[in-house]
Amino acid sequence: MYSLAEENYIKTIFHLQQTKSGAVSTNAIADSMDTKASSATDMVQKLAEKKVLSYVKYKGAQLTEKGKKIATRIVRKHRLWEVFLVDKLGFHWDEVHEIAEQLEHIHSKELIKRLDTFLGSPAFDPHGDPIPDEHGNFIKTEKKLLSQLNKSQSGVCVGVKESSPEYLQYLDKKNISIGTKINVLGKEFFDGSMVIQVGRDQFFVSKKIADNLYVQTT
Amino acid sequence: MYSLAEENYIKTIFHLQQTKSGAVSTNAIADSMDTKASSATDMVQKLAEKKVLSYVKYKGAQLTEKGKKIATRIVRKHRLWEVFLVDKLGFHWDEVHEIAEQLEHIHSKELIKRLDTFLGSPAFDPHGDPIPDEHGNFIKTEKKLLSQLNKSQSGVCVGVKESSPEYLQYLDKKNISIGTKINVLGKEFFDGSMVIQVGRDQFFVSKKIADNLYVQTT
DNA sequence: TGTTTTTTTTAGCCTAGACTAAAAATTATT
DNA sequence: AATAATTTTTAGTCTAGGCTAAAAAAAACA
Repeated sequence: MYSLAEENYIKTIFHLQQTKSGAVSTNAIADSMDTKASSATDMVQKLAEKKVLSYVKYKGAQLTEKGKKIATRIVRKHRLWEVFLVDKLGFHWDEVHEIAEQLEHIHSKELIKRLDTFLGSPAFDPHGDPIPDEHGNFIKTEKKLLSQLNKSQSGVCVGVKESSPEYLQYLDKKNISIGTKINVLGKEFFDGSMVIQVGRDQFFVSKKIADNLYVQTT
Repeated sequence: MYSLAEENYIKTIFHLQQTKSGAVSTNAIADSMDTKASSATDMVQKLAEKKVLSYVKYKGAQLTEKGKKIATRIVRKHRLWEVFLVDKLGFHWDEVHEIAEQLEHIHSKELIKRLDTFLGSPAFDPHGDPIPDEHGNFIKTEKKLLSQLNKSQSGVCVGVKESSPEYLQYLDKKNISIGTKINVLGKEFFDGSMVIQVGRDQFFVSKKIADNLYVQTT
């Protein structure tokens, strides 16, 4: 059994090594956990002893298979709880992250099994992220960032990269959610901004907006 | 916001002062929490500073109004989650206590509000214990212990005092659950044992069994 | 009432995790 | 290649919550 702190480190390292390849630095860990590098070093050393990750001084950490398994189990719980909060309790997709951060640490294999069944074994969470199955297998989706599309291409929103309330609320205001079709009407190469069409509305989006929305092109 | 340890102490003290009147001793707290009296003393002193309880050296602790409010909020959460686990996830009533012990510490007012609505604002948990409303008000039921009944009296099972899996499984085997009618056919005054009727079955129960079952007499 | 037993508290120590400041290693820059 | 800048680790502290053993108070008993 792993402590709350340990689980949070494992999860963070897992997410960091999804985006960047190679070992993740103690500084990167500390940054994304709002703590100090020295604390991250301590914990990484402890987790290395427990064979959850491999660690080379000054070179960073990398989860072992064991570590990845632990991480995906936490991710699975997090995302299943998010589905519960949205589908069953009627929360909005921008409200569920913090609560799921707490719920993901509840320890009970049976609970998750039953929750999964209760929810109809969903494959994606409310933000479009895939939910690992009980063996830790993800469905990998072919998704691009909206910013990677060009003029007169189109795609369907399948998820968000950034899931801060501010960003999700912006998307809501523009009536963009999972499944929404988006047409790129124009793209400015100077700053990466775009003019897009959503339903009957046409509007301008900055590169920052377009950089955080995943779309599936057909 | 209170830590996990603090919440557990508050809850325990609350339950202890439900049964015994007056201040609860640090030893009693330590016993029912599987810890040492010295640890209980430390925590009680800390909670006294936070005005959660009043504490007189060598005399024991008593929750303040503030403390009781915190406690009933935790009890409310515990019992609502138990209803969720049984009614929605199909757990058996003897399996839910440990999981609810974890879930009761999730912090989110909105979550509990929505969970309550989702469950249809239940008044009792699966063990027959009343669920406090959002203001901390309990429905008080007129319940007796089965052991307090006499020969040829009868009652309806409304809850259990002890909720260990062993005890609950015993009740299951005998087909006793919330709502089951029980007739006392005989009572032995020497050892408090009884012969009772449940449905078409008649059998012997020890005092220990009868001491842990709440019944409502009509 | 004085003495013994039991209960409760205090004092001092331990571990997990966090922090600061200093030291060491690595990377970047002339 | 030598030095400067940055990153990372180490050493030493701190707090929350535990613990043990000893001291102190309360309760029980003679």
